[in-house]
Amino acid sequence: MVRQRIQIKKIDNVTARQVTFSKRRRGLFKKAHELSTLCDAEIALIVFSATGRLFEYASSSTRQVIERHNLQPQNLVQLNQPSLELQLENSTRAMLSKEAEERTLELRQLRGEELHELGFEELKKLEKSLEGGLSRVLKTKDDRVEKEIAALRRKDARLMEENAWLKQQVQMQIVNMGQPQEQGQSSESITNNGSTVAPPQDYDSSDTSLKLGLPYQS
Amino acid sequence: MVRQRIQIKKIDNVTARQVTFSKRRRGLFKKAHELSTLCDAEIALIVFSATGRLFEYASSSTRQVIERHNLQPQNLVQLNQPSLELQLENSTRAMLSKEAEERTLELRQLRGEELHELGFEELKKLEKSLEGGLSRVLKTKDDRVEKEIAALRRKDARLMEENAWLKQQVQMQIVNMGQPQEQGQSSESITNNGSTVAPPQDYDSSDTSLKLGLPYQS
DNA sequence: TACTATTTATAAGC
DNA sequence: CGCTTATAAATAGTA
Repeated sequence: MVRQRIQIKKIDNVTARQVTFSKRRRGLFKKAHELSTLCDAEIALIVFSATGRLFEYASSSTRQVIERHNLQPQNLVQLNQPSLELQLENSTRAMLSKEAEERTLELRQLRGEELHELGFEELKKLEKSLEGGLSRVLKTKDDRVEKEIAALRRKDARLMEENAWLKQQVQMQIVNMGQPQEQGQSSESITNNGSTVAPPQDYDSSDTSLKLGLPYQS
Repeated sequence: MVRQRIQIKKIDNVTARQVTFSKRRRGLFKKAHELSTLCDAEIALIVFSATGRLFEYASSSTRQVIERHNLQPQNLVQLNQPSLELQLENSTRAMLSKEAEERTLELRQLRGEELHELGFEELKKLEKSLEGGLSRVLKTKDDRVEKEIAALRRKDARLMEENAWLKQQVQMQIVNMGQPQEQGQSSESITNNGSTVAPPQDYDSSDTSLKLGLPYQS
């Protein structure tokens, strides 16, 4: 539903954006398919997510539709004499280089390095972006720390319990030693003695080792 | 649909088919545009009607999206293995595209968007980088503000000075008016009168107008 | 084209 | 991811 009308502008919240992307992408593909079926149209739909993942739909095949698209007069690549592929390669490479350059500049600006040509409004935007990124990074870091601490606390509690139990066992052992062992009972089986304490759980069945920043933890 | 549900199969009636094609095509393009805007996706949509007419939508440009589509590993045109140059081009392109991808990820992480696979140490590094960038951006912004304020103050001071001088002139004029002008002295030359105050400088020889973020100030 | 009666799509919440 | 629900948007049939 739409519990509420939304504005058609970039969704800020990352999670919400991904969810919306999935839903609307499916809806869009469905509509494309319906149009091609109902009206006998040939359709290709190419979608790159913000993360760079490719999704595509084609009534026949994407390649085929692209070929047909290339045949259109206005798209007729006026490439003839010089190796057609080479020209394509060149333009592709140029595009990639340009993209890479733009991203490099963006990165440098986010690092505060290439600010001289920015206007005040752009600086404010940069600042906001950095603050947003920083707060999300901090939150992620904090979440991770809290999770690890909680895990350590749990392990700690279990160890203390085990410890207490072991102490008790040792106590009992000492008491037993006071009188001679009558049946050559092995020390291993002593934990099955008349103790009223339950045996310890398997402490290491869940992995509670410190995961913080150890690059290749299991 | 609507007055009645319809089946998703080719519409027999030609007129109805054309009408539906128009309506649904518009709807589809709108949805494609919304998806690209909302979710920051790059989209190309190519539609050939049953009559062979081409309709297309692209968030950037169809050509660009097709190029990007061609870059996808699975679509890497395995055009003839010959041509040594082409192979070189391919590897170059692969490198460039890998670089671009890495930078994209870096950018997204700086925006706090793709943090899940980062370790604690990497998060700390990111945080530091963001703090550094933020502080530099803030400093740049502050510097600019201070500079502008200083410029305004200077201009302000000069204006006050001019103001005072003008007031003085007016005073003198009033005084002069008290007695008849003896030599038909023009009002223009009055500033060369016996005043002890220096004439004002040309205030606008240096541009001290507010530059802060006003996109198109004169 | 314009108008609705309906069907679909989907935002928000779990 | 998938389900639910209430509401916005798309649209089939009609004029």
